[in-house]
Amino acid sequence: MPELPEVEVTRRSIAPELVGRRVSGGMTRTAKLRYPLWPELPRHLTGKTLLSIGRRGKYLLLDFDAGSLLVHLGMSGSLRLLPPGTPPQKHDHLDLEFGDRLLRLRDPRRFGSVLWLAKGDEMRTHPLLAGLGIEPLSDEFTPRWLFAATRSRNVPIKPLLMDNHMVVGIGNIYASESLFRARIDPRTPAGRIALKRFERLVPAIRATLDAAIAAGGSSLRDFIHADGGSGYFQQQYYVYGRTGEPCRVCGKTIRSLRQGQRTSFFCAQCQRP
DNA sequence: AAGCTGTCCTGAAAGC
DNA sequence: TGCTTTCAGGACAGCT
Repeated sequence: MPELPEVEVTRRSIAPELVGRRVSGGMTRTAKLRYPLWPELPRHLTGKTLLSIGRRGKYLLLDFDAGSLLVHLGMSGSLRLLPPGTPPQKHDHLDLEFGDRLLRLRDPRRFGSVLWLAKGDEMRTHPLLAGLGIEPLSDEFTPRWLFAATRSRNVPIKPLLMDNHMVVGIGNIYASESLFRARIDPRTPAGRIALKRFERLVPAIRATLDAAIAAGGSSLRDFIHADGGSGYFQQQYYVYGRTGEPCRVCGKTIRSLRQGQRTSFFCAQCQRP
C-alpha cells in the first residue's frame, strides 16, 4: 500500500527522532518477509549511530557508517516510534531500539523486506536498486524526459507509470489519480502520447504526490504515534475506488477495468486516449 | 527487448 | 449465522 508519499512521510516522521542516535538493541520475531529477515540484524547494528535516512523510490535507506539498512514496506508495512517496552502485537516483525525510542516494523501481509547492505559500491550495484527508474519529484523528471523514454513502448500508460524501472514510487492509487488529473485514458499506449500531453501528465503526477505528502504531513503525529491505520491518509480521490460513482468534474459514472493484475479507475468523459 | 502471467501473504468484504 | 470465495496490493521470477 505505501506508495512514494507514504514512504516519504514515514521518512520525515522518524528521521528527526532517530538520526544521530545509537542503536541500543532490538529483536526480530519473524524471519519470513519477502526476503528473509536476518535474525542477527539488531545485534549487528547495536552500538552503531544512525547518520541519516534517505529514500529511493519506495525504499527507505537507514544509513550507518558501516552500511545501510534497506527497508521496503511492501503493501501493508509500517514503521512506528513507540516507547521501549511496548508489547508487540501480531505481525510486529522487527524492533530496533535507539535508547528511549523504539522503532517497530509491522507488516501483516509480509510483502515488505529489510536488508542490510554493507558499505561500498554495493549500494548502487545492488540488484534491487540498480534497475530503479527516475524519481518523479526530481528536476530530471520532465515532460521531455518521459516523452523520450516512452517512444518505443506500446504498453498502456497506466501500467507503465507503475513500472518502477521507468518511474519509481507510483502505485495503483496515484497512477489512476494522476491520469485523471492529466485527462489521459489509462489504456492509451505510452508511445502514442504526444509531448503536449506529457506536459500535463508530469505536473499532474507531481501535484498528486505532493498533495498526498502534504496530507500525510498534516496527520503526521497521528501516523507515527497512533496504533491505527495502514499508513494511508484520508484523502478525497477523484477516481480511485469510486466505480459507479459520479465523476467529481463532469458527473459521468466512474468506470473500472483490469490492467495487468490491477484495477484501474477512470472517467471516460474526462479522460481521452 | 518488451510484455505478459504467476506468486508471495493476510485480513476485510462480499457472496452464498 | 457461518462458511467460502474474492480482492487488494508491490515487485520479482520466469515465461513467450
